Amino acid sequence: MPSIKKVAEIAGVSVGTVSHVITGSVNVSEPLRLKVQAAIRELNYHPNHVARSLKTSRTRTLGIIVPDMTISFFPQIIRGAETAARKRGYSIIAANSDDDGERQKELLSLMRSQCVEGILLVIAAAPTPQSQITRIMDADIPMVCLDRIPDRVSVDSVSVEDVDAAQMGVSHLIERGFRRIAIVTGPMSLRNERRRAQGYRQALEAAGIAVDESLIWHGTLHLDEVAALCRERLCNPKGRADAVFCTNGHNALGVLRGFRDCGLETPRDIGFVTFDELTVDDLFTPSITTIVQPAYEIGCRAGEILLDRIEGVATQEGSITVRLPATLKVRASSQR
Amino acid sequence: MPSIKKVAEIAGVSVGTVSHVITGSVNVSEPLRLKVQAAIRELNYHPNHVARSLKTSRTRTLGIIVPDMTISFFPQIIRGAETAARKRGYSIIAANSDDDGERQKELLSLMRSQCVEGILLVIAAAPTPQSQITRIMDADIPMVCLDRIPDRVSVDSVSVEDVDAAQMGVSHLIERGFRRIAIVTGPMSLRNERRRAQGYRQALEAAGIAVDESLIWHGTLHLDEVAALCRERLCNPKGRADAVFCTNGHNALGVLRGFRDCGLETPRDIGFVTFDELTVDDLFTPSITTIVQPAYEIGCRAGEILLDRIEGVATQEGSITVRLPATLKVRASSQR
DNA sequence: CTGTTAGCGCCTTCAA
DNA sequence: TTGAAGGCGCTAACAG
Repeated sequence: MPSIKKVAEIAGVSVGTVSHVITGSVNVSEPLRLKVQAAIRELNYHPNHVARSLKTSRTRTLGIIVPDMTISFFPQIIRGAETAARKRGYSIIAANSDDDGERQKELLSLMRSQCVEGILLVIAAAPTPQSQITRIMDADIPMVCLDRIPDRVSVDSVSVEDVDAAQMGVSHLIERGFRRIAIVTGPMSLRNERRRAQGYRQALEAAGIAVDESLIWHGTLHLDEVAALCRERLCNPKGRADAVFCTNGHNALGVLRGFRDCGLETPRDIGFVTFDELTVDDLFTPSITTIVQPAYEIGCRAGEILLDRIEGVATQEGSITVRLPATLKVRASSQR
Repeated sequence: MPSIKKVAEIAGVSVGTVSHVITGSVNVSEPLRLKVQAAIRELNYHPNHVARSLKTSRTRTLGIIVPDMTISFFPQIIRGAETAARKRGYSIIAANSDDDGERQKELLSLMRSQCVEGILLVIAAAPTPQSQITRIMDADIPMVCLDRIPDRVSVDSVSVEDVDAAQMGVSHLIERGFRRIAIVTGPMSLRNERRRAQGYRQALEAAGIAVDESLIWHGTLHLDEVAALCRERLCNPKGRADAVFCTNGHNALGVLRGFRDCGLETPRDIGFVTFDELTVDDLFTPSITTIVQPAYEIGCRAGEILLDRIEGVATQEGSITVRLPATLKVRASSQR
C-alpha cells in the first residue's frame, strides 16, 4: 500500500503538497497538481482513512444496530440511513443484536472503539439497561433511536405514530363488521408494542366495544410460539375471535401459520390485519391488509438527525422526536 | 475520549504497561494489572481502534458488497459472513451496489481507503470490468466472490451448484407431467443466470424434450418488466407454456404478478418452480415449490475462506471454488 | 516485569 | 505557493 510519501516522491514534491491537492484545502499550482494526480494514478494510491481519522479525529462513519437484518423491515431502515449518510460523505457499519442485551452492549462498545461518530439504534427486545444508552451519550456520541424507543431516557428518536397506526388498523376491522377482535403483540418490554396495544384499546373504545382482556395475546418474537399461541386460542370455534390484529410483521407469519394449522382461512373464517408488509402481500391469496410503515424514510430521517447532531447543525436542546404516519393498505384479509 | 495516556496516569503506570494489560501480550503483575483495570473502568476507557489499526496495519475489518440488502437472499449471506467474522474477532462493513458498476467501483475504492483486510463481493448485474477485481487482488487484498461469479477472472468463490440446482427444479416439473416449460432468467451478463439456464436445457434434454427457444425468456431484475414479459407471453392461451421455471426469487415476484394479471392460477392453470424462498412460501395459497439455496452457509463459508486468506491459513495457490448443493422444497405450485 | 520511545500515515499550522 | 515538522493514540521493540 503506497503512502502519501511515496506519491510525493514520485511526483517530486513534498508530502504537504500532496495532502493539499487531495484535500483541496489549499491551492496548489496547476503543474504541481497535475504531477501529483499523475503519481496518484500511477501508484493506484488510496488515501489511508485510518491515518486520516487518527489525525483529524473524524472517521466519517456511523454505526447502526438492528435486531436482525433478515427481517425485511430492518434492511429498509438501513438503506434509508445509508442513503442519508452517503449524501453527506459518511459510511455505515451495520450489525445485528439478535435482540440480545449482552450482544447489544458488546456492539455498542465495539462501535465506540471503532470511533463511529454517531449511532443509530433499534434497541433489543431484551430490556435494554438505560446505562447502555446514557453511556454513549455521556461520551458525547450522538445517538438516535429508531422504531423501538427506550423508556425513561431522553434521546432523539424516529418512529411511526404507533398509537394512531394501530387504531387505524383496528378501526378498519370494526368498520368492516368485525367485533371480537383479538390482538397479538410482541414483548411488552418494548414501548412500541405497548403503544400499539394502546391504539387497539382506543379503537375499540371509540367504537363502544368493551375490551375483552382474554382477547389480548402477548406473544414473543418467536414464530413457533406465536403460532402455538394462536392455535391454542383459535382451534375451538366456541366464542372464537372473529378477527386478529397483529402488531408486527414478523409475528404475522406465526399468526398465519396458526390459522393454517387450525384450518382457518382469512377472511372466510377470520379477519386479519397486521403491521408491516409481508414482502409480497399482494401475491398472497387472499392478500393481507397491512399497516405499512415508511421504513426507508424512518432510516433516512434518523440518519439526517444524527448527522445534524454530529455536525452541530441540530442545535435543539432537548431530544428530537419524529413520528411518521403509517398507511393502511386494504386488501382481502379484512373483507367479510 | 480518554486515551491510554490518561489511563496510565490514573493508574500510576506507564502507557506501555497499560497497553500490555489490554492486549495481554505481555505479563503484568497482579497489583498493577488491577490498578490498570480499575482506571479503565473509572474512565470508561475504550481503546482507540483507529490508532491501533494505524500502528499494527490490521483493521480486523471485512467489507461486503451486495446488490441490494432488501432482497432477502443477501441479508442471509451477510449474517453468515458476520458470524464467521465475529468468531475470529473481525467486524464487517456492508454496502449496497444497487447493481450499478460505477457505485460498485466507488465502494471498492472506499473500502480500500478504509483498509478493510478482505472483501466479499456479489458482483453487480451491470457487467463488472475485470479491472475492478484484479486491482483489489493486485493490491494483495484477499477477495471472495459469492453467488455471482465473475467471468475470466481467477478468484476464490462460493456459490450454489447452479446447473444441478436448476436441473433439479426443471426435472421435477417434468416428472410432474409438465412439458411446455418456460424459463424466466435474469440478466445473462451474470454467470449464475447462464448456468441456471444451462441446467434448464440439460433437464429438458435428459427427458428427451426439445428445447423451444421461444420459451426462454430473458428478463431484467425489474419486477415490472418481468411481470410485463410474462403477461405478454402468457395471456394468450394458445400454445401457452404449461409451467414456468424462474431462476431467482426476486424475479419470481414479477412472474407471480404476471400470473395474477393474466388471471392464471398456479398450479391449476400453470405450474411454477423458482429459485429462492419467497420469505413465506409455505403461507402462500397455494404454496410455491422452490429451490432453496443455503444462503447463510454461503456467507459463512465465504467469510471463512476470506479469513483464511487474510491470516495466511489458506495456502492454496490457485483459486478456491466452493459449490454448495441446493435443496428442492416441493410444494403445491408444481402439482398438477 | 516495567518504562521509554520510535514510528504507523496523515493533516495542519507555520515559515520560507 | 510550497515545504518542514509535530503529533493524533497506540503497539512493539528495547532497555533497564
